[in-house]
Amino acid sequence: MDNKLSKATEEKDTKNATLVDVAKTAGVSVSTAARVLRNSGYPVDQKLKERVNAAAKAVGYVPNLVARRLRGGKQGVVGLVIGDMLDSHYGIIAESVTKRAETAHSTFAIVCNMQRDPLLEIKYLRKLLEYRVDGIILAGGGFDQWTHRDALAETVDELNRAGTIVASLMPRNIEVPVFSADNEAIGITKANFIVQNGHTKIGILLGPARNDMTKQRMQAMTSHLSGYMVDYAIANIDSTPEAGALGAAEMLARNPDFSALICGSDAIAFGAISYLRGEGIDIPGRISVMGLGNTRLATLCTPALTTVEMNFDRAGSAALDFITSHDASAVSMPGEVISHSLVVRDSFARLNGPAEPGAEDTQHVGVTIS
Amino acid sequence: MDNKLSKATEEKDTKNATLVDVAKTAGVSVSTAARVLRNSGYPVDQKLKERVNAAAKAVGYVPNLVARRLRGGKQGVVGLVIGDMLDSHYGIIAESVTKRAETAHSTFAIVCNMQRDPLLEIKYLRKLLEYRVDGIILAGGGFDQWTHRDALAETVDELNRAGTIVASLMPRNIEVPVFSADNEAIGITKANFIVQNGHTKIGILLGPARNDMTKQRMQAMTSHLSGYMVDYAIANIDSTPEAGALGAAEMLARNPDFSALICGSDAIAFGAISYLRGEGIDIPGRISVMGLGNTRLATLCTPALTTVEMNFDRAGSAALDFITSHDASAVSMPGEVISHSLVVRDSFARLNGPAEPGAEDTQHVGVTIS
DNA sequence: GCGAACTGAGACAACGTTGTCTATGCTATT
DNA sequence: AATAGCATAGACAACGTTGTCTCAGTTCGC
Repeated sequence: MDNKLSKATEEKDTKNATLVDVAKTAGVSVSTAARVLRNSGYPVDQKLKERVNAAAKAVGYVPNLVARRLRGGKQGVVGLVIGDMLDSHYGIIAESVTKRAETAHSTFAIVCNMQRDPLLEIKYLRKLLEYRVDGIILAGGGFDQWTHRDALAETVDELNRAGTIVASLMPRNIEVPVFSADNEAIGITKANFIVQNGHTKIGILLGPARNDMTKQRMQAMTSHLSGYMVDYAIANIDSTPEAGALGAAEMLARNPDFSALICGSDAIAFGAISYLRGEGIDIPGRISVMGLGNTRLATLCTPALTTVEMNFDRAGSAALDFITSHDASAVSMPGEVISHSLVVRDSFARLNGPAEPGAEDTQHVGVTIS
Repeated sequence: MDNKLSKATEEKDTKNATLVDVAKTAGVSVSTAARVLRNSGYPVDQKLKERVNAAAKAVGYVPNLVARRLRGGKQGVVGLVIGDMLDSHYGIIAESVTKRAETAHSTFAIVCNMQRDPLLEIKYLRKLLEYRVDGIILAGGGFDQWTHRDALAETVDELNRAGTIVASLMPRNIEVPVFSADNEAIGITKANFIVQNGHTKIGILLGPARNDMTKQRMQAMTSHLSGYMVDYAIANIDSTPEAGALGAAEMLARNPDFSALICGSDAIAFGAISYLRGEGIDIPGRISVMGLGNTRLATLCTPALTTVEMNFDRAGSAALDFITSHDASAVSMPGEVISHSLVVRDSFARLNGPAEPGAEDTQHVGVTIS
């Protein structure tokens, strides 16, 4: 008895007040307190309402979302798992999705950084499952490893069985709705732009070959280019500015006469431009450079990068729509293709053509494709 | 009755199996099933153990951790609220803390992006409170507004009362343990470095004046500089590369003869260097530039930025230590001063001095101060 | 051979919230 | 004036899990 009492008072100090405390303080039943505080349509006497509100404030009541969740219902929280927080590619995804979630879906997005580790991605997913968030947006594509594919598939399956909606912003090797740009179309967009600007000898610096998206873009681009008289050399490197610089150096050493460098990410392009300018090479006068992603780096770069906007805000919004609109018993849905667009800036020039009069200086003049 | 039954079967389809289902299938009590599946030290007959495990697999049992959480205990999850996901200053904090949390504290950090909005910061804090995370690390300093200070203080108070430990990586206007570098010491470090390198005419581009940390650094630096014969001009601008470029332009127009530009962030420094180099100005030959934060931008910059490392990984680690070690009944604790260091790279030169033979090319040669 | 100690399984309450059911007091209608 | 109907508050079960309590069956020691 004594034990129980002391425990009770002890808890009063640390744990926060519950509905029971509020009800007791206000002198009403728990149900009434709940009805007032939940603000449901249920009619409650104005006087009691005030008493309950006052009591809630007095005892410092904070609703326990976990308990609420136990009974079911949406909580207005989605989890977002991104590949690498410092990679601007994922950074812009995190920024787009968190902003969209809050402004357009009155939802809170919590971001998990899987740190390029597929195993950690799964661990985070399990934690999110534990917390019973409404839904999860996967944005960790690019670091898939076959050793963890089954574990990931199983985890996503568990999530679905538990009623957590999962969507992905990138194609993965698992069954999940994908809201992503069409990577093959992007490859073709890039190829067309190269050809239209008269480049016939190009270097291609792509991200790691293990990345499915990279593969899709590359295959589409090269097969499209092969229809024209275009020579190209391809290298797969890490998607970082540092690797981009090294890659550009090697590319230059082996193929000294290419006039355009097509990069698999803005990060690679940034590093490449840094290196090339350091070597005194005029960009885009001597070599035109193109990135991918329209990240922060694209405008930080000098000259500003011509790149591809992948509209992650739209993709994120579509994924959020999917998550909030579908119930646990959602029919499996293939996802949605998000349109992309070419953002033309100063790093890419028409080969041997006359300088365009009044070249676009605007930063977001984009040609929407598909 | 009919209703209830149909509801039950309906739920069977979507919701996942519970312990009750497992127990029923295995023909044991719920307690026994729980004991087997929880793997607690409690002795259970081997035969029953196998039966329960088989049943769990058969019905596809996934533990509902929300229910588990309802009973209390630490969950191994901390929330991190950062100011702006796209600002490299906060990006490096998010990266440092999430990595530290996982590797050194076996804890998961979930990141919330307050999007420069103090009101949103509070909303996120409330969501984290409702989710009952173990602790929260505030890293949204820099966007404080007096209109929301009381609301923030009240929210933090509620958090504490609910047993959620709160720590901050930046000084705020509220009562909370702070794990941060000593901003006055940083100001002095910068001032000393300027003087030691013989610069006597400098420009200073700082972030917004509303930021307390900025103010502290500025006051310490200028009061220290005033002990020497140093002329300086100060401007407060946004902490972005774009503002840095504009700021540098204006600074150059008004004080054409300064030899060093001290910036309040790497972002400002990056933008300033971009602009100055675009104007054909040699960095650091004509103007030396210094940043703050040692973010990704510092090494992306050409030339690489001399900057101040603020050791957010150590600060984050200390904050995580604080959160995990203290219980809800934690004594209020002042926090901890995290040491900073100067990272010398190529963007800052000795004025009128001979070119140092074999200037440091290494990226992380730092002089630890304090 | 009988009681004590022990082993292992089931019953049950509790976590905090919410929806449903019931009970009560009041108004309105015939 | 009496009852039907309505408005509103309280009681209670349920969500799924876990710790504690109880109890039955067994073994061991004296």
